[in-house]
Amino acid sequence: MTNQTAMKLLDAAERFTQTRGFNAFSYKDLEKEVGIKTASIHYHFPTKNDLAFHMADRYVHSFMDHLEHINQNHDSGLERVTALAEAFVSVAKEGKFCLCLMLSTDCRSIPEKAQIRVADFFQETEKWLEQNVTLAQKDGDISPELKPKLLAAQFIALLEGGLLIAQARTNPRHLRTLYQQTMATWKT
Amino acid sequence: MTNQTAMKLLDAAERFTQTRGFNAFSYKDLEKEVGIKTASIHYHFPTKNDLAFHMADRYVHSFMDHLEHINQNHDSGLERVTALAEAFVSVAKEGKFCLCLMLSTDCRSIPEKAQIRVADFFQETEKWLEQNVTLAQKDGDISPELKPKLLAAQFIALLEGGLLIAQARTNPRHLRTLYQQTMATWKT
DNA sequence: AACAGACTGCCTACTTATAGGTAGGTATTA
DNA sequence: TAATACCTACCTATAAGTAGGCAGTCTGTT
Repeated sequence: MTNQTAMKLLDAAERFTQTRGFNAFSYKDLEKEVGIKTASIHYHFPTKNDLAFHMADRYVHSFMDHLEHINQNHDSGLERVTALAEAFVSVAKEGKFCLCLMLSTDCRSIPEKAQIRVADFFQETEKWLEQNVTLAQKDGDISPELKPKLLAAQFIALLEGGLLIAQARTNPRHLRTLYQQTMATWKT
Repeated sequence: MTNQTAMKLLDAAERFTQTRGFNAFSYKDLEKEVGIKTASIHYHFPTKNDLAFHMADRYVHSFMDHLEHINQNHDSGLERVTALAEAFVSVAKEGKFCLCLMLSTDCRSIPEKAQIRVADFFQETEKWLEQNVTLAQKDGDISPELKPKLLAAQFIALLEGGLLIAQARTNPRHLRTLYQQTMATWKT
């Protein structure tokens, strides 16, 4: 999956899914967007299930890469967690949802292989958060009394839930306020 | 909207939306479920947009009634908040999502009237939470140092996000663990 | 009390648009 | 010369929605 056209198709599919949902766009929509006929799209992704899997797979991988990238560009745990939260804020500002949020709600209509990737996403992100909360505690940026595992589980739920509510209210700023005020309570 | 058949249709539509999403069921599905022909369904709800609005409207009203019911059956703020959280756990156990969670993600394909109801849902629930957090602080069940408004915004995001993640992991127990551990940190 | 007509709630039959997907052909490139 | 990446043309299923009919019920008038 390094093909030029296939990538454009995944880009478009991803954007449609993040704005409308997986069941709310068709191959015809991709045709208009990418500029190749629906029959040609089937050449790259024989079924929509194939598309769902490759889209989920690519998204989760690139998200994991992004987490790695954050680690390389920030040394402090608190900065890293903030960078993740800001990634969610960016998504909100673009009028999008997290892809895995969308695929979770569509779990009855996507293949199991894709569902597993979505589950991976939450597990890996939570693990990453836990590690960086622990690091921030070593730095003295987060109270040592708070449990890293719980904080991680709370924060990913806060980000996903906050993103959802921000979009429902068409107020992307809500998410930033929410996460910043939340992180402020973590300090010693 | 007190009609017998219309109520059955809304029940079915609600269940489909909470499990699959609004774009993932058709009037044909309702026909199989309720036992009247699709043409007859159009008699009750001329368009699917009408169905979306009445479904959202009824759900939000009955949810508000449920919050009122909780207030009447529990005197303590902490018990009331717990009762709300348990309502979300029930939804998770049934393999469902919150209807407003689903309609938020489908916001591009539902009428504006329905979107407004969804936004109302989050605002009203947050307001109710804030009131009961304040009450719980008066009872000495929640630390007076925590800000009720922030706690309310955090908790509704936690419930929605936690519900989503619990379903993505097909582990409904995750939500209860999460909210219980979170509430445990509120104590004085 | 009896009847006309309107209303309710359902039906069969249909339309138009779109969905996902297939068959088979063609130009370009390796 | 075979694989790649696209095309036209087509298929079948299903989507939302409409037209018009019909049995049963409710209601106002004589």
